[in-house]
Amino acid sequence: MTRTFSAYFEKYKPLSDKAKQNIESISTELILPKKSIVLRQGEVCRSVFLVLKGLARMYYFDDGKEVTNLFFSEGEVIADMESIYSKKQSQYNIQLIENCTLIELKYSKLEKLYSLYHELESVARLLAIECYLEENVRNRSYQTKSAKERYSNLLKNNPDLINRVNLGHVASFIGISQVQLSRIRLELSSF
Amino acid sequence: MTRTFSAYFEKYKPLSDKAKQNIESISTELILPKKSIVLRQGEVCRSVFLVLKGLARMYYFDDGKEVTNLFFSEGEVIADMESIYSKKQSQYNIQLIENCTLIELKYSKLEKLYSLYHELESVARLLAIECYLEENVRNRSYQTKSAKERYSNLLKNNPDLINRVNLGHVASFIGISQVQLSRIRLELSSF
DNA sequence: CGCCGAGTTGAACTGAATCAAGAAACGTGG
DNA sequence: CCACGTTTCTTGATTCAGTTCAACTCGGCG
Repeated sequence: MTRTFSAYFEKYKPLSDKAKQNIESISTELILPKKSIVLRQGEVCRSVFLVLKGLARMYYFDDGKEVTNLFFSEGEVIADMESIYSKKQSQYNIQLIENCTLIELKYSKLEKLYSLYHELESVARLLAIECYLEENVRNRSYQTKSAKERYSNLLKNNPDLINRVNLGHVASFIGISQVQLSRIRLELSSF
Repeated sequence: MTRTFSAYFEKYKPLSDKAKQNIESISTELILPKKSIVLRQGEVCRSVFLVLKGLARMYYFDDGKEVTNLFFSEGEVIADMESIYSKKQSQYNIQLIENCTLIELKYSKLEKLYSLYHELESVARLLAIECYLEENVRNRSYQTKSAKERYSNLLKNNPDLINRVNLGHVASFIGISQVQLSRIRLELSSF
């Protein structure tokens, strides 16, 4: 399991010892209870958080309803890339679904390291590409798959998520109503 | 309009003269007739192409049917990022919809420049983020918008596309049937 | 002239949303 | 540890959006 940002980054490319030391020196661990809001709509996202333990979700409001955009579980990094990148107010809320242990990195500090350590910027590029590809897969599934297929895929790729998150969040995540997801789940379980 | 890769990259960050020279020295212009295939499913994507003139589409087959994933018009860069990044066989075809003038850059050469010029790698990071954000917007529109709204948005953001591309391609791009798009278009035009 | 691909239109059908009501699970305070 | 209120989940009935299939129109082209 990924316990530090250095380790997280090094999954993509080795970093110099200096870079790693520098990253660790600006990391701070924090423990937060479930329901904590780590980013509020209207704020600018200024930190990224590596999840050591627990689960979070990012959501927005559409027509008064909460729509979950992303989940963040162990080994993943919580952030609103759009707000971080543009330095504009976030459209999203990020809330912890479970009690969490996180490692916080102030983005302003991380960004400085990008110019200091070329290899770190390189890792950041690869990370962005991976994010892009993931969104891409999701888009393809919207283009061609039914709700049932989208749910099956989620089950396959992320089997534990379903037990940790309530139905409504999963439903909006795959773009269907909670009622419909309940029926789909029934249908899939019945054999 | 963006006429060179240097100019394309410099929209994000200034590059050193050396880097620009180097980029230009590995760029080659090419003129190709409509219907040319610049990437075939099963090949590894080895080049990126800046579109100076014309239009291209990326598509794949789902259940025997063509599904268009992306369009590339003037000032944009044609590539299958997934295949380039993973160096695996592409799942996509990329075909020119119009006669095109392109600038080709062999990715293997470009990649070497990334390590040579830090600022170029930095630009590549920003580019990847922008791609990600774009896909993100698209995903949100699938989560919460009806087919009609998705089409209206496309019209608003890309008004000329509709006149340059046939209905079926646009329909699959926004994830609906061609028949349905025809009806939506009727409905929207009738006032 | 006849063909072909692209677009339109109609009819029947299906997947999914909505509304509403009830059941189950969950959390909190006493 | 129980009782209560709240949230989450299920289920049924109805409506609506979108698909599919098929027939037809239209414009361009060999």
